[in-house]
Amino acid sequence: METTSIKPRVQLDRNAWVAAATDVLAEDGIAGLRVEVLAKRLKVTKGSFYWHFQDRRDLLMAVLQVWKDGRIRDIVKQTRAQPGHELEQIYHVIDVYSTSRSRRGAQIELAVRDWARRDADAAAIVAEVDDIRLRSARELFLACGVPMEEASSRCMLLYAYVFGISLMIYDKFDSDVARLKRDIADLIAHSASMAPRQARKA
Amino acid sequence: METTSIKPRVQLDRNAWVAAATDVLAEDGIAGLRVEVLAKRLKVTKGSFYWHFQDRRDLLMAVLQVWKDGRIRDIVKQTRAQPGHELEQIYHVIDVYSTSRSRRGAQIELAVRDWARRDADAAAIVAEVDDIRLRSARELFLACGVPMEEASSRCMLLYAYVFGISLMIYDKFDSDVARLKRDIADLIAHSASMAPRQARKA
DNA sequence: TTTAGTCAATACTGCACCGTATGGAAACTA
DNA sequence: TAGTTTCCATACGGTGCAGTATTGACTAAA
Repeated sequence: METTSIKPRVQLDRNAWVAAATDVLAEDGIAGLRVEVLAKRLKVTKGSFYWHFQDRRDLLMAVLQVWKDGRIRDIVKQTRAQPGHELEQIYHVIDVYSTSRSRRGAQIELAVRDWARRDADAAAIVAEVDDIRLRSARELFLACGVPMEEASSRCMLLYAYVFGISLMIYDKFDSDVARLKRDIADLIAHSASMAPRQARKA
Repeated sequence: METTSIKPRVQLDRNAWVAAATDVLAEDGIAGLRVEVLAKRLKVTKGSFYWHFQDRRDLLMAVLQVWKDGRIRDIVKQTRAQPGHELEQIYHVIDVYSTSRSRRGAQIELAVRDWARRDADAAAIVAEVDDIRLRSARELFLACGVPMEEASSRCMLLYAYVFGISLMIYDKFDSDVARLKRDIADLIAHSASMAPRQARKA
């Protein structure tokens, strides 16, 4: 087995570019996502890029699409609960999306949302994802016996919180962040309208 | 009084540049804040800019400083309550910062926070502002009779919510956004530990 | 072995932007 | 009114990046 210096001839495809682009998006935001930068990272020149993509926007739309598909898959995975365990699942969702768990995921989320503030296509994708997310989470609350309007409020609060918390810098504020987050999860998830058998998570 | 075409010779100063820069920041984010773009907007050339500022970073730091001062002034204004009216004030804070009220303010807030994700100086400013904000809001909860730890949780939830909600696109989710936001404010502000005389806002 | 198809390198044009150098006009000052 | 200061215009060199055109290398099929 020859070790080094033999060119493996690893052909790049669209997916490889999109994956690398998502990395750059997470780190530097949409403004830092330039094709020459990307090419350098993949150790090719942009001659390759323009073989796979029409132009920069073509890549960006592909990134959006892949992000959207991934998010939707993740939503159905995270909000599918065993009957009777919906409240646990709500706590799980809060925990999973609550930043530190998946720093990279949160970074991408923020980058896409910042992008969506100035780009109609990105905004449309975010709107889709938000709608699916909110409805899925609401189903969990409804399954817990929470009435419709309260379920809407709580799941909106849930997602606004998880996104918002990843925007804040609160190191100096409270020493026991773990307790803080636990208590906040209770505020979001724990409803007075809830069926009594479904008390707080252990 | 001669009307047009007499050059008023309006001298620009640092403040004028910083103000215009803040506008651009709100609209296009930190990446769009270029000195030549700014100069065009002010109808001068960058020869002027480099008279008032060392370089681009000099401007950016000035923008940060002005933003920070403004935020701190706003915080003391919004969280100073008449004794006995602290709960009202909490609702007021939620309402004021809850996006649609001040679109421009929210845009700047998001732009600065996105900036802070990749710039240590911006992050330090945001950390300062967050700390002051959280402590001020906590004082309000404490004055309502909410115990310390719960007050911490609730004010953290409050700010995470107001920032997070401005990142979401939820048009399709609920038709009655006003009710939704009212209910969410209740979830954040309305505490079981609260003194009974301070019930929900009318 | 030729041929066609696939992917990347090279070499451009053109634009936007940063920062500098220098000159010039208006507004103070002596 | 001459000199000085303040503020801006012009012109320039340099970089980073989008996109195109062309060529080249490798691979697989005919």
